[in-house]
Amino acid sequence: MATGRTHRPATRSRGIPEATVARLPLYLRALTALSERSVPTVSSEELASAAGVNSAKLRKDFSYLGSYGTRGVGYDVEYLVYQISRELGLTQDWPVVIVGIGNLGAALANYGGFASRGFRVAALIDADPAMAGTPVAGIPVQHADELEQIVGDNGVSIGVISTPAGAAQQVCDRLVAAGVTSILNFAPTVLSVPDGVDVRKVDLSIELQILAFHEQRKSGDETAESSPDPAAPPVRSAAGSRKGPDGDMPAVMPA
Amino acid sequence: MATGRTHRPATRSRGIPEATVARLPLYLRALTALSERSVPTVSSEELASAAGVNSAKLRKDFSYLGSYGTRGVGYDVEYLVYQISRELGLTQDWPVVIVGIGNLGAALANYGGFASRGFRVAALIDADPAMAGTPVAGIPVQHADELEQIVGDNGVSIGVISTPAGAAQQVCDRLVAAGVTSILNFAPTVLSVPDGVDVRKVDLSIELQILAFHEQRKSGDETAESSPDPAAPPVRSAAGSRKGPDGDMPAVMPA
DNA sequence: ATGCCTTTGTGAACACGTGCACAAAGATTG
DNA sequence: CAATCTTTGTGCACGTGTTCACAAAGGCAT
Repeated sequence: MATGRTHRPATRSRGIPEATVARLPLYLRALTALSERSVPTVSSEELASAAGVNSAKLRKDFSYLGSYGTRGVGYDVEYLVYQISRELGLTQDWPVVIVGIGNLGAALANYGGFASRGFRVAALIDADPAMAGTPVAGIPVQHADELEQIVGDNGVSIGVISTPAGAAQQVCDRLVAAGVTSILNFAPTVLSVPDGVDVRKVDLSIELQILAFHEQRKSGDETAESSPDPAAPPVRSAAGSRKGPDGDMPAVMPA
Repeated sequence: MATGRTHRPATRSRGIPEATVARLPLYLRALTALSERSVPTVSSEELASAAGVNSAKLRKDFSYLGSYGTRGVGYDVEYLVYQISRELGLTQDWPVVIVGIGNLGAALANYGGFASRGFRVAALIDADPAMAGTPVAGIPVQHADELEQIVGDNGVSIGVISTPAGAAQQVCDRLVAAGVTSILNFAPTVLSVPDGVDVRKVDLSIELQILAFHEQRKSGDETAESSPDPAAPPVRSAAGSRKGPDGDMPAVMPA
C-alpha cells in the first residue's frame, strides 16, 4: 500500500504552496548572482527573467513570504537573499551523508553547490570495504557498517542515496531507522518510507525519456502517421500469455 | 526577454497531459520489472503501488493512451510495455552527446539507465584538451572543437550538459546551432534557448534546498517561533543601499 | 506640495491535475 | 446461459497553480 509516498501531501506548510517552494531556490540563485555584482535592487521583471519565470508568478510567490518589496522601486537584493535563505532553512547548518560512492556519489561529493548553501557533507558511506579510507573530495569514505553511528553522532537528518537500485531500499530503511527524515534518492527505484519522512527523487533516465517524448512529437509532426493507431488495434495481445524476460515484442519498430 | 523557456507551453501535445508523460517512464520501469519476472498481467492497483501512485491516476493516465486493459483482468504486461515505449519514442534509437566530462559527466556516461532504454551515448565531449582520447565508460572523450561535427554526423537531437555553470549557455548555444533540439541541463543555470527547443533541468542543490525547507518545518513546529516575523518588520532595509558582494547581512542567524 | 510615473501586491478568472465513486465490460463459475 | 465477481474507464467535483489586469503605494521631478 503505502509504497513510495514520494509526493508531499496537500500539507501546504504554513501557507506556502509547494510550487512556490520549488521556485525559491531558483530566485535565490539569481539573487545571489546579483548580490555578487553588487546590484542593490531589482524589479520583479528583471529578476523574473533572470530566473526564467513569469514576473506575475514571481510577485505572487514573494507575496507568500511577506511584503518585501518597495513599490516603484523593486526588491532590495541583500534583504531578499536573507529572507529567502531563512525561509528555506539555509541559515542553519545541514549535515548530510551521501551513501553509495560510485561515479555519481563522487560527483555529488565534489559538487560545489552543496557547500555553498547551508549543506555540509558530514560523511561518505559505501558498502565496499575496499573503498573505506579512500578520500573522495577530501573526505575519507567510511564503511556502511558505521552508517547508524555516523547519522547519530552528527545529527544527520538529510541523506542522499546514490547506490545501485538494488541496495537503495535497504539503505533507505537504515537511514530512516537511524533518524534521517529527508532523503534525496538518485537510485532508479520507488522508495517506501514511513509517514513523516520526505523523499525527493532525481531520475536521470526519466528526464531523458520525457525529452524523447517531446522530441518524437517534433519530428513526428512532419512525417505524420502516428496519430490514430499505426498497427496496433487494442486487441488483447494474444501474442503469448507467458513471455520470456526478453520479450518477443519487437523492441524496435522503425516507422 | 524569452530567457529560459524551460517549461513546456500549454501545448498539451496530442492530448497527453504533461503530468502523465512525466509518469509514463515510472510505469514503464515497474512494468519492465514485472516483465522480467514473467508476470503476464497486472491490475491497476498492483501496478500503481509498484510505481508509487494512486490507482485511479494510473488508470486515467493509461486512458489517454487508449483502452489497453481488459476489464476484470488488468493489463497485459508485455503489450503495455510496448505501447508505453512507443508512446515515449523509445522504440527508436536516440543518439545523445554528453558535454562536460567532469565527475558528473563521467557518472552519466557510466549510467546504465541510458543504454537500457533507447538511448545511445554517441559521444563524450570536453573542453579540456588533456582529456581528448581518454576513454570514459569505454568511449573516448573528444574535444569541444568537434562538437558541431559530431552532432551533425550522428544526427544527434538530444544533448546533455554537465559542464560548469559558466560554460553551460555557450555550450547550449553551440548544441542548438548544430541541430540539437532537446537539452538535459545539469548545470546550475537558467538556459536561454530559441522556441522549439526543449530544456529540462536537473538541479542537485535545488532538490536539497526543497528538502531543507520541509525539514526545517518539521523541527520548527516544535520550537515554534518562526511564524509571524521574528525580527524583520517589512521596513525597507535601510541597512545600506549599496552593499559589498559578501553581504553584511548576517549569513547565519541562530534562533 | 502636487502630480506623474513606476512597480508592487492581489482579487478574480481560468487552466490544469487529482481523486472519488460508479456504471459498463468482460471473465468465470455453476 | 445466467448470475456473480472483478477490474477497467471516466464523469464529476475539488484543490492547486498560473495568469491577467488593476488599484494602491511609494519615489521623484517640478
